[in-house]
Amino acid sequence: MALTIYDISKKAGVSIATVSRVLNGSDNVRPSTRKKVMDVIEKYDYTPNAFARGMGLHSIHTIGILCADSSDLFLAKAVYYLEQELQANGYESILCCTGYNLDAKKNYVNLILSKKVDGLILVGSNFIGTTEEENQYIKDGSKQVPIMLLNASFDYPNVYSITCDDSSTMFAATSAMLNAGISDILYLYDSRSYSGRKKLGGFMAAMESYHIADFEKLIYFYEGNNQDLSEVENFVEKIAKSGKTFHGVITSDDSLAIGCIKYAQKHNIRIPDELSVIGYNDSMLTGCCTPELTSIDNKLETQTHQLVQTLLGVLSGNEMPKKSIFSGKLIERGTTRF
Amino acid sequence: MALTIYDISKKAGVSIATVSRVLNGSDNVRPSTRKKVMDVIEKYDYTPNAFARGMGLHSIHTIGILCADSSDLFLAKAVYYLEQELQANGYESILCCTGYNLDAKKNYVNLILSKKVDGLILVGSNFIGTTEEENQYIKDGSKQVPIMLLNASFDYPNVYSITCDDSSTMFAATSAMLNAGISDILYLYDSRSYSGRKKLGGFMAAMESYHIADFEKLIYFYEGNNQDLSEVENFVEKIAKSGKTFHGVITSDDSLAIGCIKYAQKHNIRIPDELSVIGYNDSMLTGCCTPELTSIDNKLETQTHQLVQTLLGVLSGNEMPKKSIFSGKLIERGTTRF
DNA sequence: TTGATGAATGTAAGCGTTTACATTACTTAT
DNA sequence: ATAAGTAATGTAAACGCTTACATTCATCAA
Repeated sequence: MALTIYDISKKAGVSIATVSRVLNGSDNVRPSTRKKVMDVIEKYDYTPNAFARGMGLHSIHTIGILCADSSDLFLAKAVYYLEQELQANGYESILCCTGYNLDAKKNYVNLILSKKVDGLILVGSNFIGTTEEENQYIKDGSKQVPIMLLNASFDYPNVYSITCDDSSTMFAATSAMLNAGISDILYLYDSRSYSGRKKLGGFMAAMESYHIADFEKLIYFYEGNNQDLSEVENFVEKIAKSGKTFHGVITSDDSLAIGCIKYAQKHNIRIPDELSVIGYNDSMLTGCCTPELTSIDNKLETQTHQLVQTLLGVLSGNEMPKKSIFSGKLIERGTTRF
Repeated sequence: MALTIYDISKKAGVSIATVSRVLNGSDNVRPSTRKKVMDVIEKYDYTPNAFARGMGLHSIHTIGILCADSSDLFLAKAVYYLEQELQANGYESILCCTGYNLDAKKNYVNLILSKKVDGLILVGSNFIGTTEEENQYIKDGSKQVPIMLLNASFDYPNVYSITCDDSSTMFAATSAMLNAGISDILYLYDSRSYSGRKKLGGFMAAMESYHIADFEKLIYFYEGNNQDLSEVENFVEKIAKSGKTFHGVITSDDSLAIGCIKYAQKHNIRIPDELSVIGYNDSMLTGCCTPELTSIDNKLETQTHQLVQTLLGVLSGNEMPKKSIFSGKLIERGTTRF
């Protein structure tokens, strides 16, 4: 059996209250006593039981992170930044990978709340604002703890949203391509998420403002695995074979853009002379191909930083902005020439 | 204040023991009673407090996962598989990203053990078997719970290792390249981990068995960020500029291989005619470049599956293999022609 | 009808902390 | 030297569960 606070108190010749005070850094304890206790703690390598601690404290400086798929390049990075930032601020985090199934997600919310976390961060929550079910568990959850949305937005008490202005960034990127004289643009997206909708909206708005006819016919939803680049390539191949022609491609994620580049290279379509490509997320994939991929940096690190700061503010009882919106930026590389 | 088991028992007109039994699926409760209680639980959306639960139970079906950097392509995938597999078996997991700092890691081990996890999984633990400090915290930890090592190996009671035979796989891959008549091979590695040493060992053994002279001069340790492909490219460029020539490259990770390919493309070195490249991990990066990257599949999914099964076996009190070793496989693609 | 038996349910102790409140030990001013 | 005031420490209740053990209830054989 592991040591308890009683064992320590006995060995140190003080009461458990004193040990607890030492443990929690209370200032009302004489330096000599503190040392005496610390020595025993270190000697026996004692660690307080977290459950008992949680019972007493009602909170234990822990934030729950819910993430659909931590193996996705973008989400993995988001999770990593979040964990680092939370740790740096003295918070622990517990991560659950929910997958994309809605029921599973709901269960996870309950599960993680039963751990009495101080807050909940949702990363890559696809259906926010789309389905009533998803909205519902956010509403329910927010009654217990503040909920932080990364890359998503939802208007509700105790729910805070951190986003990039995907819409205008995508508008700008599309406009840049249009300005370069390319108007037959294939738009490929892989997610109907909040940010996915924003991106698509920005694209459409740009196309409309340039009075491009029938551009909707070149908008495609890719439902496959975006980590399987051959599958993406085949998807593009099929589009091309169906008779659609395009001299530009804009995608909601770098992986899709890479798939297009693979398609182009296979058919000796020169990039960017014959085909311009813009990805999204500015991931490490941008550096994988030749020429390197033009992409959109949505300031993930800045976003995660702001998210944690906002959360900490809320937990300290401060009034914090309900929405923080950052500006994305087109990073021009070799797959475009604007 | 959230509802407690008392509230539920009162509303259902039973004792807390009965509510607890319903909650824990005990069979000694009349179906009608069970339903009565369940109805109340659902009506009020009651979730038992996990801390209190943990106190009573002394274990709560949770496994701790320690991972250096969850944004690394390989580690992220490992973590994802592990979480999925654990979930499928009714275990929850808590993940901590430790970074590569040794002190931090040690703290995390304590922290996670204080949560009274049933087991500990170490992913990407670089220094196992190298530094006495790292060994020590594994030894200490293993006294409390079984420790599972993914892609690493350490001989100690209550420590279980799941690995791929990186050494012989690398031996085979190197031999394949040598057989193809390429003997000036650049070996690039980015980690001094257990598996990193194995890989290097396999490479060296193959070079020696083919009596290649001075091959050590083409072995390089890359200390930079392996997610920054330009940095890798520059690293290779420097090697080339220093006068070293090579017609083959073998790396410990796909990202390094991609960096080499970028270097080659920049200098119009034809792949695979003038330069053959083999990566490691068979990640999604293999599909990013043209031609696609030949790589080594180290059966990550199989490994994680075996790891979880072994862990569950141990927790059930069964005798389980202390080491499980799988065979890697060279996946030939366009960057080699053997 | 009664007693024995076993199933269903209840009671209360215990898990390892935190912390309000009570007590004791020290200072300092007189 | 003593009283008042403050700092340090101790005592014990509370946190919300699980579960051993006690009790009650239902069933069935005699």
